[in-house]
Amino acid sequence: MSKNNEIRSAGLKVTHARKRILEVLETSKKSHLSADDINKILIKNNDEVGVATVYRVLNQFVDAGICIKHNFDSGQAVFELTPSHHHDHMVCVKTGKVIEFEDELIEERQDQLAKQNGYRIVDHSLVLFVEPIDD
Amino acid sequence: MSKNNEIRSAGLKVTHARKRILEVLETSKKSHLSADDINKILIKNNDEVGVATVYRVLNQFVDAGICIKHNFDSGQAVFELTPSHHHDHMVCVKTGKVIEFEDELIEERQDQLAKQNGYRIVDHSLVLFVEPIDD
DNA sequence: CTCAGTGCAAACTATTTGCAGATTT
DNA sequence: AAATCTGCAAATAGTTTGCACTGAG
Repeated sequence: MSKNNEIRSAGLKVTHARKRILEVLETSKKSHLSADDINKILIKNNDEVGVATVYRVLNQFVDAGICIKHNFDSGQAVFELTPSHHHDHMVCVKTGKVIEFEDELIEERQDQLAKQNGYRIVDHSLVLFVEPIDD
Repeated sequence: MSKNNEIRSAGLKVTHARKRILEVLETSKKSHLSADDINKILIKNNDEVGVATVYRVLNQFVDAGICIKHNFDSGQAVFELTPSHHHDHMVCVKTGKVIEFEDELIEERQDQLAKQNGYRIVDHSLVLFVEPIDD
């Protein structure tokens, strides 16, 4: 099964903890989960693996490129499976909802701006904090 | 002097700690300082006020709109005096240098994208992680 | 004089790490 | 069996808070 291969090809052993964490990332309705979210889901599933392991595995997944880590606000980091194409985020300050979007125009402009300053973009983070128009 | 007024008009008493912290923010060559950076500078100036106070005052300054807080990476938050006009940041991953920039085109595009999703932008954060072109 | 502000130490939150025992290959 | 992995608890890092004392208005 491809889940196991994804883990194996990262040079990691295919363990219970890793399979379950990857499973949660793949099947959760929310695409952006904190280590604690994941831990709670595992507990609910009677598959608890301990917070330390959740953090360790998530970091290994990040290193392996299986998922990426965001720091939207000051609180806890959230993780999502590495998306097939790059996108940015809009976070609703009322509901906490996360909306993904991509915009070629903004991407290009960023490259230009970096180049104008003598730099190349390694990574970037764009988060719009928004609220519903009706209030 | 205007520094005292800035503090006073935020409804805060003009204390030694607040004057010194504001002074550091105004005079430091680096425009983005962490609570710890500020604490260290105060110690060097023989004006130590204690970390707790630094954090408390910085948060009060943020609430008062005197400064703003950024979470560039996972580590510590950094503070800068509220800029007269909005700008974004480019952080060099090699040197840690922070470059400010603004781009009307990107700003407009963000508004459009939020509106398309039924939202209004409350705030946003755009950080480009960059490296020098020569390597 | 009164109430806000301060400093210290203890508390907290998010995350990491050491280690002995359990698992994967 | 060898090497990696896990779970626990203890350690860290950054930041916040309770409290008795100090200082600004």
